[in-house]
Amino acid sequence: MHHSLPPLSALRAFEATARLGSVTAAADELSVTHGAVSRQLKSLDEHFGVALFTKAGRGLVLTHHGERLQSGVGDAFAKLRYSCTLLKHEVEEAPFTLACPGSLLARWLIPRLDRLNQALPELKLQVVVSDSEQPGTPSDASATLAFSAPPWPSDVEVIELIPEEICAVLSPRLAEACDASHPASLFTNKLLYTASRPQAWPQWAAAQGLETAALEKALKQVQGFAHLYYLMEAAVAGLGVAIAPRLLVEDDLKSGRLLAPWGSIETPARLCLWLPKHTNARRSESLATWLREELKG
Amino acid sequence: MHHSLPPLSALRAFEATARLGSVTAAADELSVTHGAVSRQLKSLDEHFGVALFTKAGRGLVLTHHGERLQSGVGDAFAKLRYSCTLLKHEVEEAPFTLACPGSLLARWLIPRLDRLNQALPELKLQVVVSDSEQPGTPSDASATLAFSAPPWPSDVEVIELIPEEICAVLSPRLAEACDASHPASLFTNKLLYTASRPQAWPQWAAAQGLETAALEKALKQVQGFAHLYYLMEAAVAGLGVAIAPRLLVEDDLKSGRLLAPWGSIETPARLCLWLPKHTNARRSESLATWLREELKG
DNA sequence: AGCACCTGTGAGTTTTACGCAACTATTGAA
DNA sequence: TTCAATAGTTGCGTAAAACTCACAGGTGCT
Repeated sequence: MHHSLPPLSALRAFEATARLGSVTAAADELSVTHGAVSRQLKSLDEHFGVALFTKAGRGLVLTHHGERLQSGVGDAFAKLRYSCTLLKHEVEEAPFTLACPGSLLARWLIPRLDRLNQALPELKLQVVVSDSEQPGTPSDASATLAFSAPPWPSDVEVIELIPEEICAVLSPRLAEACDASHPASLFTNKLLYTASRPQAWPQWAAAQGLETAALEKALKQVQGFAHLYYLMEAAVAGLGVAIAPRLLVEDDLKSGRLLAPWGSIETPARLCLWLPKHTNARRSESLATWLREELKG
Repeated sequence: MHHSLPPLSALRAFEATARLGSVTAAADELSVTHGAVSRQLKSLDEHFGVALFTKAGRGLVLTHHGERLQSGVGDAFAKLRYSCTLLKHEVEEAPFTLACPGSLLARWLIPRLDRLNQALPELKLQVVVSDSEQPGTPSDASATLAFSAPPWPSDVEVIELIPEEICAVLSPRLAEACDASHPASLFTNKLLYTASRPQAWPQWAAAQGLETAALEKALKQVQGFAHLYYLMEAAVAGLGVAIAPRLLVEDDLKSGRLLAPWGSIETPARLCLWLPKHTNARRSESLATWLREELKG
């Protein structure tokens, strides 16, 4: 089999010209000048060694050979167009499912979901709760939004959005009894934590320059929660002091339901968008762009 | 319908890679480097926004989307290849019929037909006699070889090969009675002519600087023939003096069967290859090249 | 570990296609 | 007949696409 196909761009020009019956019309469809199409047709004539079109008055008509060629090439291009548009639709019409831990979902994403859908309607976004806080497990989601610290596994692509900031938060009533200039004063309260973030309190204490001993003593009076979401609800309810990602308590701080008297500190973790291999890169990219923009404001 | 096809060269690279299961093999088939194919595949990934291939060990395998695309695109390219090779075969396998007046055919072309067929076997040459000496009538032949003088009609392409030379020829026996230095001496013989070339004798006489009166007198003793071929046979047989294209009597002059004591003169006519519109340009070109080469020697 | 084999990528180069504009040819109307 | 309008062709300079080369990185076999 000698697969010596003619130049494909010439074939495309031929197909369009034959179908539309005019060089100018074909050029219009292909978004080029009629001169460009004319050249392609000439090159095809030379390839086959025969004229495919012949002049008929002001326009062109197919020769015998041209008709024979068009009968097959027209079908082939129709199939090509069909297959490509089909795949494109499959890719673009499929809903984009974004997985997300419950806390992040409830406290940050859901309040912004309406605007996100309006900004990127072509995503047909669907959100699902990812049960584990760590997005390592490959799910059937198109992407996973979560906080996590490097290093990341190599079999997924990770788009970093912003550094994680954490802060110690508590209800205004509890805050009255504390001294904002002395971080250690919060140790008079019960320390709230979640199993998924055992390193949160030591991290915070170290960043504040507190002695390990003071922390260890305080850790005797703690309350654990299964999920970050419950932890924050508990903090709002005044059960104690919690360490929370600043992003998730931003709204509560603004409304005054929570206070963060000792500021916030950056951690090695990042808010990331995890992409399984072979996911739709363009849609993920547009989502990431929107998220970055949203996080900036 | 938005016909936004991806770049066709990228589709071709995809099709070949999917069919052969390897970038390197596809590159080999397409006569490019594997790097070139790799780029094309990447551009296609970006066009659709999804990966079409995924790495599997040392090679690649199609993703789900890739398979869907290949099922249609493979067929489309197969059809494209089929249609193009079909047309090419139609064009190249069809016998090339060369029309030619009987005299030229018998006295010049047929003796060279073997070598011509050996030199250009792909022409699958067939020769036919064109009944009229003038090739003006459009026949179903691929080309017509004949002597003719400009101007030529505009609806056919005419390739000029060599100027026509004519000479007065007669048998050696008749020549004895003539004086080579006095052209008028031939008028003692019977003048042979054909209806298709009524201007031959006046032309010759004028070129030799003979008086019109002498010619007119001689023209009273003439013998006509329907075809140039018979005319020349008659000259060989010693029936009289004939005007013949030098090309057609070359062999007879060499063998001594005919003499041309008064040399030859050029006429406005040319030996031409007439091509109807839309004939196979490449094959006609190769035939013309061979003819020119042959006429030179 | 070493080697053979396969694919991906950055840099520079060649090839191709294109736009522009001028030219030819045909048609239909003034 | 002349004139304007429509269509296709072509020379020339430029812009973009595709390619080669060389190297990097990964995989599987011995």
